Amino acid sequence: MTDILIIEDTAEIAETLQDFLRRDGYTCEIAGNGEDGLAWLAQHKVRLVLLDLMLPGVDGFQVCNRIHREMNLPLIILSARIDKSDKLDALQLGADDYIEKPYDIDLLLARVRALYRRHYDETARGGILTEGEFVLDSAGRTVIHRGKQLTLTMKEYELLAFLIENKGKVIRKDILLDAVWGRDSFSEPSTLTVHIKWLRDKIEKDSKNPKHIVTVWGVGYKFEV
Amino acid sequence: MTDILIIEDTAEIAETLQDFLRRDGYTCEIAGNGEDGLAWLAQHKVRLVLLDLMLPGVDGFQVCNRIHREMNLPLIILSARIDKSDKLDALQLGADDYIEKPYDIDLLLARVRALYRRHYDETARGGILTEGEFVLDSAGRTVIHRGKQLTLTMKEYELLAFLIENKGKVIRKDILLDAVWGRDSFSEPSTLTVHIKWLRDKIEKDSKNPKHIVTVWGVGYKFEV
DNA sequence: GAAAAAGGTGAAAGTATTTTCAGGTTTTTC
DNA sequence: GAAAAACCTGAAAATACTTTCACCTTTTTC
Repeated sequence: MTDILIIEDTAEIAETLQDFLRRDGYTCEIAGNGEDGLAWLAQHKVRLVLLDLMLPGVDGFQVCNRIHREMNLPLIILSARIDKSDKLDALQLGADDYIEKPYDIDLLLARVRALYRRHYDETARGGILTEGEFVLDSAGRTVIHRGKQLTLTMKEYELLAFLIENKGKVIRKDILLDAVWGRDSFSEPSTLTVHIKWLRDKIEKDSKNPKHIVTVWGVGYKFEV
Repeated sequence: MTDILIIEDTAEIAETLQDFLRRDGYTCEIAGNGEDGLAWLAQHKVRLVLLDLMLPGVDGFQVCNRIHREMNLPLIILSARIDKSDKLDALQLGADDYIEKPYDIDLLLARVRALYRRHYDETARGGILTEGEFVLDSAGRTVIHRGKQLTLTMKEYELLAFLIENKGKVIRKDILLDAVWGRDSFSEPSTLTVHIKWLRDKIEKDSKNPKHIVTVWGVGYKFEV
């Protein structure tokens, strides 16, 4: 059983990725092209795939589609292509997430953790994410906190969900903006600050002394149970 | 392999349920109490559980919790209890949905289909639901239709998702109101009509002649691919 | 085929959400 | 411990979403 298979032709990039993923606690294998990747998948159990779309040989989209149809694995696409329709194609062919190159390694790690958790964490299923005193229900954009139901707005919900999916890890502010507002939004950093405030007002007992959404000076925020 | 296990002490109710579920194409077993239910689950493969909270013997919440923790099965709670905190408890203990008695059988069938599909349909995973030319991404409340990305509002998204999860079946208007707006909202029927219109304006090529969201006179609407 | 019922449309009013900004506070740096 | 940087707060403006309503069109009923 390998946690993550990286399908990427540039050895240097693949090895850097492998290095960071291992430091984050995942076991990791590399396949240098689509054929090797599919071959490895046919013979070994793997839990999540990182796939570079621009591969020599077999078309990346085809690999994506086969991984989805034949193994139904959580799959993140990495790609330098700027064409926006590629993202849509990738999602349609079975990818769960799409990260544009050049990507920030912290962003990638945060996304991997979020996707991994959504699939394998026993506390997360059917759109319901449980963490400590929190139960997030994505269907109704509600949070149950200590038996009390709160209604969050869309942005608040996504912010909280992303922080919880990366609980215990500090998430940089630009990565949060990226994850919740999208890479090409031009939101002010203050927008994030304000939403963090709304969230704290809703979920912290004493929002002046937050226990869950903790500020990490100069970096970003961290969720603690 | 049984599709659905009904854990319900009133034989009459259980049999009626079984009857309707079978007509809807699911194989179905009945357990008359929590112990029997857990025993059956320990020995047979089951894909979804319908559980009455008010059982003789073992507490319904405990059964709920064990089914979640030990088998991690999709689980719908049926209950006559009106206490709102019960719903929250049930979700926290691992239920995926909660239906209040007295329930409408069509509502129940629609919810079962939606939950079943979310878990087992190969075209639905990781918050991404694929159906024909449609790719719904619940994370961003977006729909990709013929390669074009549309942004839906929350109500539009939920309406479309529920219709697609029940594709091919006519869904009554009151059940749609129930599913999207909640049982105890007092929305006018016209609210639904208007949202159907917004949706059609977004996803239909010719919204005067809808091909996907079809009106079924006197009943409700049906999604067709 | 007229009347009744059901559904569709467009606009307006009411809410809610999101963003921005100015000024305040806390933390870090030197 | 003063200055700078980072962060927080509250209010206002802008935007988006939801609901309702009056009137119109289509379908069904008799």
